[in-house]
Amino acid sequence: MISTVVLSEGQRTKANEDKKLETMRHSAAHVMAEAVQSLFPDAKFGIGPAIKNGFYYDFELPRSLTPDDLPIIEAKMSEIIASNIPFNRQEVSKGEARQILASQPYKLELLDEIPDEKVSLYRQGSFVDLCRGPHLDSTGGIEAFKLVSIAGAYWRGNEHRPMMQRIYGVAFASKRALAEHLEQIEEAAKRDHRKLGRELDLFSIQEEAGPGLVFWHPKGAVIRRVIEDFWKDEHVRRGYDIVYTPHIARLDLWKTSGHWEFYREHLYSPMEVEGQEYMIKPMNCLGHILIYKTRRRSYQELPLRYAELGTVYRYERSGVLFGLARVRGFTQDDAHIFCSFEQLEDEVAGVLDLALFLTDTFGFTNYKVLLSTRPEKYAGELESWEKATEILRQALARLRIAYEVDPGEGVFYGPKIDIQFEDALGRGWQGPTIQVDFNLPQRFNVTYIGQDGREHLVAMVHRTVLGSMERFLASLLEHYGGVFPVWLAPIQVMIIPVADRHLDYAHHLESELRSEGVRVKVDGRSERINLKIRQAQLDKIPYMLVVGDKEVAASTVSVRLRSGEQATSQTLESFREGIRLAIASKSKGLSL
RNA sequence: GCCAGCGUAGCUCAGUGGUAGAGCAGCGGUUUCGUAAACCGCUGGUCGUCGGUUCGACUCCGACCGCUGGCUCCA
Repeated sequence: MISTVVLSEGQRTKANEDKKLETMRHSAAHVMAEAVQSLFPDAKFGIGPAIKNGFYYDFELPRSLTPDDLPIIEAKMSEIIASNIPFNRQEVSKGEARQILASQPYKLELLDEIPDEKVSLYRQGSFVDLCRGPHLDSTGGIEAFKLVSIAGAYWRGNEHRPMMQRIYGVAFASKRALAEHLEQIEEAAKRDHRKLGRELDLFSIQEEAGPGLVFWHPKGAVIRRVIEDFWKDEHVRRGYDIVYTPHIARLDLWKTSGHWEFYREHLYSPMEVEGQEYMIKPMNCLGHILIYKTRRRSYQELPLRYAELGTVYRYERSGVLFGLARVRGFTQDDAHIFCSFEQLEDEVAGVLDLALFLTDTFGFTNYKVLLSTRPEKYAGELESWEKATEILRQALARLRIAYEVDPGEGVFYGPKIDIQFEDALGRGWQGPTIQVDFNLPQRFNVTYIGQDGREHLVAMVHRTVLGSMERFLASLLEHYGGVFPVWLAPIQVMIIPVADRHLDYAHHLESELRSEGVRVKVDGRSERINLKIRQAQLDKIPYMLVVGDKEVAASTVSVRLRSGEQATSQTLESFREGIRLAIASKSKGLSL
């Protein structure tokens, strides 16, 4: 989409600064390359672009780098920066460039792919690079940088090409900005869902059981149950039917669907049952199709929306597993909508509305909406692809949702809309997804009888509005840093008796609140209240009720909020009503 | 799967070619206490697994398993 954008003065300045920063980061990559070249004269160079917050450069070196190499390279870079060497641009013919870069096979490969006859080289000191530029005037312009990590990276992102060594660095316009960035990273690490999951006793993944398989502990399970209950209610309200389908089914089903053919590498091996091959499901769609197909469907029944919290198992390569965000067994908040082509736009809009409603209710604010279009390998007619993609666009436009187009990233069976959440470190994880499917209705002959009395293929939409329970919990945890709003908190109230003689009263309060559906516990240990309060704080429990002689005498509770806010004295009735409201309204605050 | 790093008590971490330590947690006791850590004591580890080198390995080497950071992948 091309549009003319008029920038304000402020935006222009900002854009200008971003550009400068990017140039500086790119120049830092060249300086790093020079430093590496001085340490490894035989180094072969790949590419070295500026990226978010910094830069990287890919090298082929005679030995593996270790973290100990980074300070050495940094020191060399600092020397180069201190000597303030100019960056010289030089335009040459491709032939000349070939001679100059004769010892650099990767550069020659890049050179071959440049259509122009003239190319530009950049030189600083002893280092020459094929590069479009621009660069700083000289190396002294690099203000603040730090090399942060080493990683393997396939040449040109292709796993069949050699693996190079990539060094990542960060660079900023000032030492202060760099320090702030590094501090931010440290802060983000504290919100890591893997760390919080252990500290708050929400879940575990155990080597004994196998990687990528999640154990939901009682407290994590509470959060999940609350989410699931809310999810079910909201779906029923919006005209979905909740269904359940088996976890294994005959392999033939997945042969018919095409998964066996197209999705093999993610499937677990079939198992044999009485001479028949069965497979554990990687997806829920077939179950829903089978329910749909148990009888003839009339156009009058459509749309049919089958929803299921369906647990699926997919083989993921060991290197890609990541906490709860990328696992081998997970529960999708799945649904499949069977409708006519005419109903498609309304249905997609309905799903978008639901997805954004949930996203908003859970408090997410930073997410990205992506429209993925037709990939190179695709099923179905070109024309239906275009129509469907247009329908997705229309639905997005109708709800005034800003989105980016991700060209060619659609699924082989249809275009899709994805919503991506960011984790604490800014990595994007796909949550909700809405996918139009041209493939399965054909393969399974999923039809309805139209008004014209004829059989028509249904339009099918696969969709999740949270993604999976596992990944969604990960996102929630990082979003809230473990400090869940009251309605989601595993324990909502901790009652803290001052001394043993207040235990009876504490248990009385407990049963009063519990009968109201509040998740409440009494910390009845013979410990000081300082300790109990500290532990309740660390557990991020929203409300602490301290009860001692005064409270027993007056039939009140002393309410302390986890925010550390001053304790207030309230009657039980008033506290109970307050927390009831906070829970029912899914309030993000703690006020009573 | 690939590249690199890491793996010591439930958690956070120290440690050395001569046979393992702290804090927290846990357990026992004392304390009955007013809004973020009372006190005393005790328990706890085949140092990820399996092999090798060595008189001797937690330490050195190799393989495997797992985790972490990336790459690839993610319908």
